Amino acid sequence: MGVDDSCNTGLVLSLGFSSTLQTPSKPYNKNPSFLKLEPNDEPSLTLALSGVAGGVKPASPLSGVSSFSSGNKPKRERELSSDEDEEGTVNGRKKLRLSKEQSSLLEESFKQHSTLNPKQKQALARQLNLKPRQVEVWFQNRRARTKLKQTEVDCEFLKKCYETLTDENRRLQKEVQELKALKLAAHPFHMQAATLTICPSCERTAAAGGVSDGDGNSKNLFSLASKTHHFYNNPLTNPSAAC
DNA sequence: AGCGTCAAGGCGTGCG
DNA sequence: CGCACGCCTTGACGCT
Repeated sequence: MGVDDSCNTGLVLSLGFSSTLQTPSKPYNKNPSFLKLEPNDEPSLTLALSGVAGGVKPASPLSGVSSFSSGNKPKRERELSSDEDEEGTVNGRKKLRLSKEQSSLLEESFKQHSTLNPKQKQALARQLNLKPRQVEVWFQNRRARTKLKQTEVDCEFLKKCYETLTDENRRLQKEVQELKALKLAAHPFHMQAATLTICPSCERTAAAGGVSDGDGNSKNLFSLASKTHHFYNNPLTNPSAAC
């Protein structure tokens, strides 16, 4: 889905990602849709509490499961986000691990809207028994992950475009050579003055240097050249159309 | 030990 | 000016 979508966006190869990768510089309520959730864009519900086999923590699901501070929990489950409070945490930066339930709820919420307004944040924090700041951070990191993923998809897409264009270029070079040979065969004596150029706008072969002054032979040549370039109108082979 | 993941810190920026 | 955000980085942790 991702790649196809990119194709349909009309992303222009030479101009970077502007059409697909909108840089999310606006606040949440301005462009809520820049981050598309890919179907396979799994949140990485890490096995939560590692100390426990299987990572499943019994007891209260959302009530501070992973994080928070009970004395006998593994040290990584201690809370102390940012602030001072907590007892045991020596200044150290904790490592809060969100529980499966917390993660999945956050994920659900993220699917509905990738950004939060203050009220939503508060509500979610209450619901998850987390600090609003933690919810905010989670969303920020989640957006970053999504963007990274999208960047990777776009990168793959551009690689394919590059390969297509490279092939196309090779083909065209070859064709130019053939046309030159053809022209040489038709006008062996004028070859020094004759040069084939390709009009960048119409992509057709034209003569430069005054080879032919309008006689029939040269016209035949040009029509032949034009014929050989019909693929430019073919959406399947036109690189820009493919991209 | 090295690496990947992820929550959180810090900083710059745009906007009302 | 404060707020929310994005981006980059840091540090804790798990895995191999």
